[in-house]
Amino acid sequence: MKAASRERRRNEIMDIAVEVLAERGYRGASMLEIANRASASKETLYAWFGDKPGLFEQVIRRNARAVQAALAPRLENDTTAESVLVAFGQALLRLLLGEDAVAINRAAISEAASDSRLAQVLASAGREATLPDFIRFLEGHSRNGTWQIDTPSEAAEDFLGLLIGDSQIRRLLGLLPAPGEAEILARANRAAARFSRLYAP
Amino acid sequence: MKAASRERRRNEIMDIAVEVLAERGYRGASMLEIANRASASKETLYAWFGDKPGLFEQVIRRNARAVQAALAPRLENDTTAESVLVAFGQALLRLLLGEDAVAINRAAISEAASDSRLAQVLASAGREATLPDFIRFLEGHSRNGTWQIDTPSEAAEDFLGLLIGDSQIRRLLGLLPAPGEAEILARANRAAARFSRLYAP
DNA sequence: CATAAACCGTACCATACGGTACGGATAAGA
DNA sequence: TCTTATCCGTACCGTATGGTACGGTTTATG
Repeated sequence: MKAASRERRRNEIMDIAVEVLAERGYRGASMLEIANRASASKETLYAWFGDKPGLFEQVIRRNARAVQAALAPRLENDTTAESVLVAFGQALLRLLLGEDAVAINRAAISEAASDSRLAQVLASAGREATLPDFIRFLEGHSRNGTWQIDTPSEAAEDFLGLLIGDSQIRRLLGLLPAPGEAEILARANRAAARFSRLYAP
Repeated sequence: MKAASRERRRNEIMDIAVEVLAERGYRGASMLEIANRASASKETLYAWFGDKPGLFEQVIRRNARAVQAALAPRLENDTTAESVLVAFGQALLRLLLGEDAVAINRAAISEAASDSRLAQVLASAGREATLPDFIRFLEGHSRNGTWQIDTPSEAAEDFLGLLIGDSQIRRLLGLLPAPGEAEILARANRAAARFSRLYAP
């Protein structure tokens, strides 16, 4: 009964770490404030997570697992290729433009100049874990003739570019609010339609 | 003879500010180090730029002017529409993925959580200054039949998405080096080709 | 050449943060 | 109920930063 409780506590603390991160940014998120809000002690934070980068590395890994779990199922082909594309696009936009991902990406970017540790973790647990699945999905539909694709990796980039555009950057800059469900659907639909036109046989 | 000299000195200091920014990130770029490298005194920095955000606000404005000056001429139609698109794309990629812009965008993103002042300046002097020109360019070629475009603003986003993809984010995360001229040309060509296919009459 | 302004180098102050140490409370286990 | 390990709250230390003050020196101006 103890391991489960510790795991819950760990998650509580990481939830609060993301919360503080979103409010104050990476440098501004002090270990003291995280400890206080979590009714934990600094010593516990350091005992469990090593140091400040260590804490946020764990936060990033946990987030990446959630992303992977939300995206992978969307790529299982049970309906139209284009509808899978739309569903995948929606899920990706929801995650990428949501508060947590924005806070995490801001943190990784903030530190990238002097230390790319967080960025490395973000990339290897995020993009590099999901993109191959998506590319395989495109390859499948290239072989079966849905689309005519020469280089699936480039096609994947095209779709992501059409889907996301510069909304992620503007979101990171704090110039856009988190999009509503309607806007997400519209963007995903548009991107899928453009993609289908681009790679029509 | 004094005004010109002061202006040169100002630019020297801002050059060094960008340099330090690129090495240490926004929080890590201390006013002391900037002053020391510039053989200036902290007091002069504060006298000229107000405070730390003020200094980097000036840096951003200067960079935005350079960007605008580099991009606007590309849109003057003297050759093929597609070749203008390629040239514009090349120039944009060079600027957006270059060291200075990366450092500046990182800074604005770092502070966005707690203070969007830098981001506001970056947006209003950057994107909002150049995008309208590009949209007008697309409108012109929509009227004259080169492309069939319903909503020029969306078409502009499509081109930028195809052009940039996720390379800007990966660059900000420190996962990609600055691209060489060959790669820039290739990306611009690809994006222009895709765009032409997408909006062919 | 003399005078005044601008600027450099240094010292200084208050503040905040990361990280460590320690005593007391609390909850699990025998 | 007693014991032991865990965790909370607080205090503490060294360091670094933004911002200000000031004497001395260089540079422009008359």
